[in-house]
Amino acid sequence: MISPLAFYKCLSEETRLNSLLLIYEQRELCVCDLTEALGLSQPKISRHLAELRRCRIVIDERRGKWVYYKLHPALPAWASRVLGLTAKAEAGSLSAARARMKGLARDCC
Amino acid sequence: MISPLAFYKCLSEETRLNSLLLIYEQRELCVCDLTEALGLSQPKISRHLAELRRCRIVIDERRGKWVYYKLHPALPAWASRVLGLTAKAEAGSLSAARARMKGLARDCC
DNA sequence: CCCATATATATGATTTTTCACATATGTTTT
DNA sequence: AAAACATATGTGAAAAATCATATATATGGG
Repeated sequence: MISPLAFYKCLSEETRLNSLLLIYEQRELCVCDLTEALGLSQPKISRHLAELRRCRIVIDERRGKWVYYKLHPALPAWASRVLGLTAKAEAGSLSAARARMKGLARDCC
Repeated sequence: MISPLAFYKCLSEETRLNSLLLIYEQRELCVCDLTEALGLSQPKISRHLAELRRCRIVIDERRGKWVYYKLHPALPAWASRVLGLTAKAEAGSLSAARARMKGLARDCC
């Protein structure tokens, strides 16, 4: 079970925070979705997702070529609520990222 | 107005997180309350409170010898709710600190 | 079916940046 | 002068960025 301190350490980095909020909003996303949406390099996204995995905030699941990330099923309720509040507070700032995702081709990348 | 990222950076350090949760619970505390409660040096507490001040999460108010800290009156609602959720999740871990404060002499330090 | 190649993702290794700490010293109030 | 608090400085360690490379899966040609 993740501690508040460890949870906030994960949220205290821009790439991780934005990735996590997008995953929260969209239920699940693959790495290439996030690189497109945030305009960042693949290794950078991948590294930060690994950190979120290590802290058991997200889980990954390979389906074909792609690896999908979603919130960890055992994420404590308080943590989910924090994400919900934050997503609402950030709704505006993430709209550009969401828009870039809408434009993705059918087959992801 | 503080951004979620800046807010979580402040919460991502143990001394700041614990200080802030105690201030949230007790409405207001002076520096010596916190050094007693958390068992940390005065400069260490003071430095982290300065950071919380800089981010407009708390305000300070001098009353005689003591400087009291409380939540910033303009702290966004989402941030207050995050603190509330966290205080509840951490209720157990902070009981020792609370106990040390109960034992304080009348005149604070 | 097998091999070569392309795509998606992960990770090693290195450099750079950030951040917290301790000690010492400065400031304000009584 | 003493008490309560703030800050400056140097230092060390953790964390992030980056490039290169490794792995896993899919697919097309023979």
